[in-house]
Amino acid sequence: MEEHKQEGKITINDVAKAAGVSKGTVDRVLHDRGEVSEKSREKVLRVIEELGFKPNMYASMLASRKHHIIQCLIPEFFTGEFWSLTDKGIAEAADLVSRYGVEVQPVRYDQYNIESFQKVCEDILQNPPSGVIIAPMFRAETLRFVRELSARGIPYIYVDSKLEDDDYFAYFGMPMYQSGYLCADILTMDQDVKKVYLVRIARDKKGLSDPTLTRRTGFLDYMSEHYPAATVQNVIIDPIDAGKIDETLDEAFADDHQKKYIVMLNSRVHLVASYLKRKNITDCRVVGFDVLEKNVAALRSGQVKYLIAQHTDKQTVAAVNALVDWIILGKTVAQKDNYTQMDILNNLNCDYYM
Amino acid sequence: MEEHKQEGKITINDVAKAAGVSKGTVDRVLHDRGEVSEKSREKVLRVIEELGFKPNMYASMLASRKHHIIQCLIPEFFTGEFWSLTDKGIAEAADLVSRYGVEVQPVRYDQYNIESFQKVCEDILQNPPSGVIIAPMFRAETLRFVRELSARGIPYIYVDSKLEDDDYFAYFGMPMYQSGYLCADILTMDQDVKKVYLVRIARDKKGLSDPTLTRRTGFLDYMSEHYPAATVQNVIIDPIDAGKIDETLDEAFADDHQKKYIVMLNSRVHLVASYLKRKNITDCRVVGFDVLEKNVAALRSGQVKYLIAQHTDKQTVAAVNALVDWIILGKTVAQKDNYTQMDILNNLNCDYYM
DNA sequence: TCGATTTCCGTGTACGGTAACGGATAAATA
DNA sequence: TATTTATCCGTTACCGTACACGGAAATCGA
Repeated sequence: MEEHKQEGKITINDVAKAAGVSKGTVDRVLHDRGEVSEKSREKVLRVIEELGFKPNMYASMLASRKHHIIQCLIPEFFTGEFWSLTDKGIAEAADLVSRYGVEVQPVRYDQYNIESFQKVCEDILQNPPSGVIIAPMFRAETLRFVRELSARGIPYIYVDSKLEDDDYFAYFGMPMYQSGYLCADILTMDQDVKKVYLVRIARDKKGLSDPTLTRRTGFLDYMSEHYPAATVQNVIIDPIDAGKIDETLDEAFADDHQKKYIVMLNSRVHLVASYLKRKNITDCRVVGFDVLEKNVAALRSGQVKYLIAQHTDKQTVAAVNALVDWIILGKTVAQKDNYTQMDILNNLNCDYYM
Repeated sequence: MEEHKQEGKITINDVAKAAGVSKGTVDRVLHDRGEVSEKSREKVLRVIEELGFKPNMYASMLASRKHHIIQCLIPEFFTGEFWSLTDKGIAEAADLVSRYGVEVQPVRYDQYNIESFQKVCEDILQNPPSGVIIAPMFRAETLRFVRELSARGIPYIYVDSKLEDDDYFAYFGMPMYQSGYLCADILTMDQDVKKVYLVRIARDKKGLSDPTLTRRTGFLDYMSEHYPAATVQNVIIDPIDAGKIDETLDEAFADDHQKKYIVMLNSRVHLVASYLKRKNITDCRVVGFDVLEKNVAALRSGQVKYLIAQHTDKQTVAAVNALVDWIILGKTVAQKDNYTQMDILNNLNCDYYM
């Protein structure tokens, strides 16, 4: 492996000499630490400009020996569930930026328990990190939390979905409306569709931020634009009870002997898939979201035809990088809202997705 | 922005103390510089493992004061063509790793002129970089070149496609066979397909590496497995002459009044698209590859239904990162062959692809 | 006017590595 | 046994920046 010597690099000493001051003074100017006469200051700044001095980041990081912590606020989860991919992203990001002396910590809370969320928020504010990444679940609480962060000048990034505040440093996530629209396109696929089943889960939503609502709008818009005659039948299932799912779906499909078009707009399409498997139903086209292990398994074994997915791991990595760029290099993110790509997966390309 | 002091970080001195040697010895072990007894070596390695020592790359870069150059060998191109995305990746990677004092340089050659390729290879060997990334076009020449690189211990990574040598450091690219297979699936999409048109371009292939051959195999395998009765009609067009394209395609489609299934297995599907637009033909389903500007335009305006794409920019970034990890941190790549995902694009999700 | 501040600035050391240098010890040779 | 040679390893001088410390000069107050 060949190496090239760093050619004539300007150091802080060169600047000091050229400006007729000591490196201490140059450093004070560089960091606006005061205690420098206006005259020296100007002289130093001029010399820096003339020589094109750029501080050596390695030396700087080494000498300052600070390290930064970025905390990622995501719900607890079991292996293979939706958030595991995000979690994988956190780990990956942690590994990547550890070289910069930046630590990335996951902070988990129970998404069904608002107190647990409040608790972790408090903890974070107790000993504030350099930046926060947050997947919002509880709207009001999250807004209160980020207001605190703003007040303390701590940048935060939304991932997965974002809330209606304006102080966030950036957002990385899927365009929800369009994902619903696309989903309808994939589901119907130019075919002669008379009826689609929109399977939803019963969920007591009190103050929960539910981005899939936007997605549903996109889906329904597509349907009414392209298939105005088709009916969209809502089917509400209870995710807890498999027996009840069978009952509900049996009833919904009772009179329908045609090819069935079934869609779920959240990550739980595997529930439908396992129903279909149990009942050995094959004449249907099922589309869902997100690459949970169970969903991918259903893709492979054929119950689910397509999954629309996003690389939540990559999103997280991007979010962390954006924060690091800002915190260490003072570089702002190119664009605040980053709508990441929607991936269309079937059994042929899902193996290459990871 | 808060800062945290680096808590108990393991340094080379800690390792030295724990292993009962001097940091000089630890450094020799770290860099395989020899002059260390097997006993000390093992001891040091064990301690490193136990303590989880990770060299501070800032200190390392500062002390070693060298800078590295990575050169990327890709064909010349016009804006919007296939290689522009790769080129974008090079720029992005260059920006990312500049923090490490690593420079990334594109090196371009004329893909229709073997001498120009030989010329840049010579130039590179004249003043060898720390690593090379190469998109192989001329098989024999490339093999000769990489053999030279191997001999000099310079790691090289293939992107886009790879050749049948074994010394490459890594490969980042699409699984070509599977991409053809997937393409057929997307093209036929469960429908009653009797005939597909496989449009190809006339190309004098002498020693050219043509990865789309593998893709074609995948495509044809899918067809014979799923649509054994369907015919695949090859249509050879001349990319230079639009008038001739019209003629050829007119003739090919002359007797066919059904919905037409058309596919191109390289990035030139926009040629077919513009023919269809000129002739105002709409009853067809066209699938192609790669996100050239023209292809995406055809996707938006409807002549092309699906594009199968890969993030060649991301591939390049990954390749550069892999080299940097190796060159600077001595970290080998997790897996040698990295088959990146195949993206399915239509007019609804293509906007979010960049 | 003279000590007390305040303002400004140079010096020195630490940061965690790298690598040249030369010394000590053991092995090989005469 | 004396001497060369090879092997192994500790010492030390950096790398470029950050920042504490203390001193000199300038300003101030009475």
